[in-house]
Amino acid sequence: MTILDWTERFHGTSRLPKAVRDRLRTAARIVRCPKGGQVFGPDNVPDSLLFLYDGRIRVSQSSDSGREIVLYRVEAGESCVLTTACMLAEEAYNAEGTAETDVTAVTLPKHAFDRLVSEEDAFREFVFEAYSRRLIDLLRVVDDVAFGHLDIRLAERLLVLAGGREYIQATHQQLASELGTAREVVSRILQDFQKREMITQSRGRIAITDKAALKQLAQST
Amino acid sequence: MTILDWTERFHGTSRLPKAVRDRLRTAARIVRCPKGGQVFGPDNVPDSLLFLYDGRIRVSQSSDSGREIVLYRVEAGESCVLTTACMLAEEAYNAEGTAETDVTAVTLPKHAFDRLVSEEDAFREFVFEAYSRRLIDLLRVVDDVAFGHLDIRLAERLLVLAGGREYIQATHQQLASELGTAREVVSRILQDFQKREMITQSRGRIAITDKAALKQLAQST
DNA sequence: CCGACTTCAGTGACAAAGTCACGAAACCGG
DNA sequence: CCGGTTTCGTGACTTTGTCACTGAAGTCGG
Repeated sequence: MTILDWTERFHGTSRLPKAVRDRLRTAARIVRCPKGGQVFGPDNVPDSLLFLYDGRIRVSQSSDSGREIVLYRVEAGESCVLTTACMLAEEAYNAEGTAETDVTAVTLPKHAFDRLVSEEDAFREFVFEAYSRRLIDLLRVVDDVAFGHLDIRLAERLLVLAGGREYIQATHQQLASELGTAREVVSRILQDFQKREMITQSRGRIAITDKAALKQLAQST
Repeated sequence: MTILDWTERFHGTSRLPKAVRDRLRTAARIVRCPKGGQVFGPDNVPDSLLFLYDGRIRVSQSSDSGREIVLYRVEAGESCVLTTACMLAEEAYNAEGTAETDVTAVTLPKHAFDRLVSEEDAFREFVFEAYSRRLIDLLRVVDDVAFGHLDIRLAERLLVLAGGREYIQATHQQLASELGTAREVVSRILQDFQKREMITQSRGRIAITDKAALKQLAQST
């Protein structure tokens, strides 16, 4: 599969027109990152824009005390604007991107990015929409952390992580890192869920036995 | 003072070049908002970009349960990109902007904004930098709320709000809204500060008596 | 100045969440 | 099967959030 094919398919998913595709084809470079690898982070500051072609990146922020919280996820066809932000701001930040699957991305040098933004309306729309979505995502995180109740947030997250399936492969620590809380707290709440027969637990795995009840809990404002 | 003067001075503060200034002069419109008014909010969704010429806007988010948290402040010469984000995303959001002083702003219709972004490098830089700064601001808020300790955050905020002065004109409720917590919690912590002789309190007013101690507390990671 | 009214702050009891220290159980490689 | 590692459970304690109520400090009309 050539770079051309990649950018073709990438543009297919993000619905960018041919003109943009042509520009990207000449300027873009392909980078890969194995599952579990750090795509970007405090040590690993990127100098290019990042467009995700395949895979999923988890963007999280960690505290000095070792706790962690997931900010959002970047899916295939999306751009990771946080890298841009940090690039431009040149400020210290402690957010990092982790490859949740094997990841293939298209990187675009700043000058090429500038040209595309100025010359291609569709690309510009795409970029601004990406920024907007992330801002909204972060607003949601702030709202959850500042005002949300943990049992509800955990129920929500279990349902999201399960997707269609009826189980989740994750440790209590991983769930705590999703929500920005401590493992013990997750353990307590999960035990409560178990007592109420909404889930059953085994090591590193949670089975949802009463999805309806979980949903009801998750939606109880 | 004419629109031209306003845009002149606005561009002066934000260091935009003449070409941008000319464009703005033709497309921009001046809006005002009295102190305490809502510049934007769930009910009051703007359809234009907002550039703050004079005054200060407090952007905060409120919960269903009546609590509130300040996300950041927009100072003169800055742009409020959150309005843009919400405009583009067309999603429900519960952030609102309140005029902390009498406010004068320049609004720019979307089409004019698009042209400027595509044709003027300096303006594009300005806009992207604004987005980046807000993203970073929100990262900081998330970090504080998720991992920070309230006494430290309150000490920080007291120092910031005091600026150079040795007192702060604010109720406990207002301070609680700054930090996204409850009034009672602020009252408790302030009483502690008072016992430790870092502040003295009177109704709606807090005097800092030991700035050094407050600073030390604020910096104790 | 007085009394009614509003706003602001203090308090105690309790619930929810975070921290710490420790131990038990499940898994893994040899 | 054994020793080491990871994951989970638990109790004690601290911090933070919630609720209901009290009193104190300002405001305003008369």
